[in-house]
Amino acid sequence: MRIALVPGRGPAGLLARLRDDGTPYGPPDQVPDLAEAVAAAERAGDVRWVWQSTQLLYPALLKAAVRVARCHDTELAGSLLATRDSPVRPQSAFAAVSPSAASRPMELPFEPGSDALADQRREMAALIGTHADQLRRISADTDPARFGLLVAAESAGGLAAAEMSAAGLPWRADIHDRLLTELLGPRPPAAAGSQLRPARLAELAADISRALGAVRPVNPDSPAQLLRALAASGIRVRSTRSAELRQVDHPVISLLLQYKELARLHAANGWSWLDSWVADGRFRPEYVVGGVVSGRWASRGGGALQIPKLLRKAVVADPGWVLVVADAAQLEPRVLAALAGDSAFARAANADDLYSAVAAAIGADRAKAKVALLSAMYGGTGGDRGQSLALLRRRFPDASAFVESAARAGQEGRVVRSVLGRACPPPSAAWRTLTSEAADPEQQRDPAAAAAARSRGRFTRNFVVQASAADWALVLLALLRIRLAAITSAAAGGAAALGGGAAGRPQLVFFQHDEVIVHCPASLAAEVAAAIGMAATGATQLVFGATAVSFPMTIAVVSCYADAK
DNA sequence: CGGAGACGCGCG
DNA sequence: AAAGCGCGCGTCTCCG
Repeated sequence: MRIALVPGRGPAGLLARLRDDGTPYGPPDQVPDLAEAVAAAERAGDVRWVWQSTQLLYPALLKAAVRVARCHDTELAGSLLATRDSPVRPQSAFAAVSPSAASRPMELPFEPGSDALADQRREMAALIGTHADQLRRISADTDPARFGLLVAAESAGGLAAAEMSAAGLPWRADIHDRLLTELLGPRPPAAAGSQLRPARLAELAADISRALGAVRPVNPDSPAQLLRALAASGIRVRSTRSAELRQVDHPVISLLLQYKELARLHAANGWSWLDSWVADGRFRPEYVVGGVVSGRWASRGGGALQIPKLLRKAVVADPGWVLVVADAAQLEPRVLAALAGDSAFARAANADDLYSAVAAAIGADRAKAKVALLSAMYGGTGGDRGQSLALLRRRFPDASAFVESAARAGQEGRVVRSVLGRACPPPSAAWRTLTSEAADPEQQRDPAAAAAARSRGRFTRNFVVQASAADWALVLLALLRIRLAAITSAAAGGAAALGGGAAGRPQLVFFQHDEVIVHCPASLAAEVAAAIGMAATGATQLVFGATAVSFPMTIAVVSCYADAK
């Protein structure tokens, strides 16, 4: 059963029950308390809520302790459809499919004097129209079942993201502060201004200036200044990147590398980060579902997906609780094996360590095999990896052909799609102009055009793998959410006994591309770990069908995130 | 003064 | 050890 939902003023709102094709059974019902009505419908049975934006609507429901099982988010679905249907080559014989009027975002014209209820009714009509149109466009896909799964999983991801933001990642500010103090020195007084360097950084900066024999203090935070000072000491580097500095033999280098590492910690995850992002023992980032073109999530504020490994020491479960940390081992090469249906590669992928198996197959050491494999997926060239790449091509012809074909499509300006049908963006007008000139024999050697074509080839080559891995991880997350909710109800008696509504409930608290963290009472850890395993199996089945490739999860039950690995 | 872009580096 | 792909974000620097 689908129910369309439009919020009103205050707690009220409109609900409209929909048929399977998205048409309403009748005029919408006005309900005085939306959260209550949603909770009642969830209790009564299987509902898929149809609404414009989980990100806007769901946090208020969560605040009222109302969770929903499923939804169709028309913004997320619309964005998937818009990319799929974007015209690729207007000059081609194929007519570009343009999104129909009904699928445009709902922006209602301002009408002076219109009352709130009339606005809501218009909004409901637009929502119902958009949704029905999206259902039609999904069913018109070349693979409606898979694309429909993607839309459902994306919507489920929206729910999971809101729930994770609400729950928050357990974060011990005291541990974080102690780490900072150990590494940087005491926190500089706020009154002195935020420009003041912590003691350890100030020492290092002074040591650096001295080691460079500089007359005036060198600011290591300024690449231009540092580059000049290095040149004055006879150190010739093109940039001040750590990687490049490491090649240089000079006493200043180790000081600079230490400075950079600590300065980065201070700037990105120092005391001001702690003040801004951690409250009540929780780090609550905002996830942006589908924020990356490949379908990976992005985050807004707090750099949630770039937390340095060092700070995992501050992520500690509540007393009596544990963190179940799970990550998909070597996900992307396994995804490639499944995508390409490469039986030799699938055999390698069934080993515990895929890279060792690949190394054995091509007669190289593990490190070389890993580099060659990453190069094949990322489009790396040059260096001494040509030989290993050639061996890969011979041993795993189907997997090689798969990524090569994706790269060719990209270079030719075509669009590629993930296993569930997420489309990559079409080339920009500027790219088409540039590369079509290159097709002209006169201009064929235009290096900029050739570089642009190769660059897009690398992008699409990687897209098919990264986006399909994101599909798999998203489906896993969607399945895990549902399974965790079942554990919740089973444990509800115990939770009620403790007198807390959510007291004993396992909570998804982190998701980072191929890794999830569940925070749960220690007694439920085994059940949660089993749920993760089943979600992974289910995701493999739904996304890849009957594949020979296995997708093992590494699962650790720990009280501190730093102990998982 | 704020915006834009380069740089650099954290994560997968 | 780094590179080939994808991001967010802080600092510096230039520009209007």
